[in-house]
Amino acid sequence: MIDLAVLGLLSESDLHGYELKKRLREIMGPLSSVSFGSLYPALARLERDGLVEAVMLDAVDHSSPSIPMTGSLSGEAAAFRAGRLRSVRGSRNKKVYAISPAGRARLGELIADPSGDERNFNLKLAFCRWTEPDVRLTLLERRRAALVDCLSEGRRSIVAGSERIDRYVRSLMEHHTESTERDIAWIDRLIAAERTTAEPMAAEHAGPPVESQTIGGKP
Amino acid sequence: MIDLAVLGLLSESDLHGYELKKRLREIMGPLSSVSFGSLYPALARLERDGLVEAVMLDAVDHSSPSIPMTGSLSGEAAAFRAGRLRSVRGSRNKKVYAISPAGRARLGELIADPSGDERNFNLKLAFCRWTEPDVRLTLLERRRAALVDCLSEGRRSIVAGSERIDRYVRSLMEHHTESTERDIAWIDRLIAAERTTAEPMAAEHAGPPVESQTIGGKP
DNA sequence: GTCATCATGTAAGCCGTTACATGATTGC
DNA sequence: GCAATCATGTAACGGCTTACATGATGAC
Repeated sequence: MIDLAVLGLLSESDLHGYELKKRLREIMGPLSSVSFGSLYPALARLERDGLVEAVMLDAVDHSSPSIPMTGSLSGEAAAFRAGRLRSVRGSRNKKVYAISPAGRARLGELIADPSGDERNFNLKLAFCRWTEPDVRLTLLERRRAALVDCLSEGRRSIVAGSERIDRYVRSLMEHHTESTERDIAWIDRLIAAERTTAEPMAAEHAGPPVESQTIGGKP
Repeated sequence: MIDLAVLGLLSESDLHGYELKKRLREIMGPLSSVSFGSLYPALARLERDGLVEAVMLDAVDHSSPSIPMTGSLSGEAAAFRAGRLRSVRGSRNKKVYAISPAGRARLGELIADPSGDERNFNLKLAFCRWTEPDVRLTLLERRRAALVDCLSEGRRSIVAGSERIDRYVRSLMEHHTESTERDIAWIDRLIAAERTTAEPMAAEHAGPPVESQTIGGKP
């Protein structure tokens, strides 16, 4: 999960740990954000595995400002090498990470991997622009199916426990049901957008669209 | 968290582990439910701490069908002792748990405790009928405040990252914002219901209602 | 000069999951 | 008799949080 988040953010720009954490809060919300205690070890592990590369920025000899280097660094690190950015705020002792080709491949795997959906869907969606269109569609449809399941199970629970449940539980369940319906509608909009964006030629080997399966208004 | 769920469910009726797990799925949804691997140890711990009491039902000598016993057991166990329920489905080797007075007190503490809101709000709400009305109101208002925070932080993120974020992240953030607005409206309905239910006399020492703080339609 | 923020890490421990092990009961 | 479900547990392991430890920089 943390790998997904880190690789996804580094796909867009090179970042150091502290900034990474701020971005993490932005996209994951204050709740369910990660702490430094897990972020830094994760970065170390990703570096060890060759999925990210780190450049230490400290009191640098910024001689030769235009080295091509390995070519995999861009964004902040490149800007730094180019001579800009040094005064932005204490550019000492910051370890700027960049995603490697292997890291990009891993990100693709993580987004395509169906296990750990549910928990990580939001993150996968946030970074799905780095995957192929068909992976995106699959992700969205898998999510839709899960939500439909969740919805019907929720309704079943309300019926099954109708005598037992008090007004608080009832309100909770009803609210949850409505939220899930809205989530499904949202996913449907994303799916529709995805289909119109994709080249129409690819439509034939994508199979017929899922049965429209009305999710219904308030019962 | 698991303590909260277990004590809450046992407040309503005596249950054995397996049934407890099913109820857990009902109220917490299929996602974020607990597994046997954590449920059974938790039950053992709660029993050790005197928060629940267990009655083993196995191939029983059900002599003397009307013992008063300790008096703390009710529901399924009582029904069993009364001679009903034995044929409902293999009543052998089931360990039926009942909440103790200490357990009820602990449940009250867990619901009132502000830490671990966010993660456990739904569970707290589900079982808040076992607490005092003022605890319920405090819980709801704490939640409302958290959601308002979340909302404003979300909006700030959208503005702050407006250039950086792609359409997937944008859609995610907008959907999240809308969901949060709906959550707040829902909480407001619960708060309103709570206030009208509470005896009007108590209104004076509850302080003035929170500033109405419009959460706004689509910006 | 001191405080808030930026910045990076380590260590202990909680909480929960997965996988394993076992056995009774019911329906076919 | 065999599979599915009911029912209870244990053991290993993983991921993330909390708390701790450290130090630079910038604002006032």
